Amino acid sequence: MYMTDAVYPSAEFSDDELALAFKALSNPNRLRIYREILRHERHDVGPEDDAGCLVFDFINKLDIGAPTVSHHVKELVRAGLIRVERNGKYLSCYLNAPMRNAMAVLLNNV
Amino acid sequence: MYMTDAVYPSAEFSDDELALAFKALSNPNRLRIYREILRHERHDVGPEDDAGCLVFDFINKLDIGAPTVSHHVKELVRAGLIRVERNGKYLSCYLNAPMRNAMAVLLNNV
DNA sequence: GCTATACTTCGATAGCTATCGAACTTTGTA
DNA sequence: TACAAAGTTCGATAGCTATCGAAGTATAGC
Repeated sequence: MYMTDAVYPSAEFSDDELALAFKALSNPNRLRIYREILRHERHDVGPEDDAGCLVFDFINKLDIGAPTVSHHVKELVRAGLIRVERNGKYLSCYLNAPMRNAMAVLLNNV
Repeated sequence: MYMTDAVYPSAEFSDDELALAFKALSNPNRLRIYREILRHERHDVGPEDDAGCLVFDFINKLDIGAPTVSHHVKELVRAGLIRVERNGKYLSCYLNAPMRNAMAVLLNNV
């Protein structure tokens, strides 16, 4: 479908890569982190005043320790679901759209 | 705390239930089985002549043994992703739409 | 009833993973 | 410089899981 190609840039991922992405969402705490990043992306804040979605907040709001949060964030990065950027003292998380699109396409159709 | 409670839309399934569904797709062979069931559903065959998507085919086409396929199908059922129905000698797999929708909504937005 | 087919169950195992506390590094600030 | 805050790395562990072969069950057809 031509519309699908327009909306979803043709990012091809293998079964193994997609399975890795789904695996990254298979832990409830990691899923919460990812949803929060998604939610943050939607309420698109201007790039100037947007500090991104902070690892700091995950550490303080989830009922797990900092080492575990650090591990989860790295897993999300490794799976290609998000990317991470240092802003001074804090670490910001940003959505990696192609992988999100690939998963959505898989579930929605195509 | 916003990250641990169900403040999100699509409250149809909990974080734990959704994480379980994603976990079910975290194995490449299980992902292949699910994609095949999705694909079968799309080419909507008439309910009369449709035998469904057969476990038999998974056993023959994937490079894993019958016990492992059986295990994978059960995991997909347990995760609420598919349901299963016996048709004489064969076992047919059918998509469970609500869970597919919940995952799609999570990824697409809303 | 007998046989073949289509799974399923069992028991085992190698490998992975979520989590922790302790110790470390990096950055901002006084 | 010194201190605190933010995050990482390390080492350990309990628990899970993908896979197998062997044996068991259910169904169809003869």
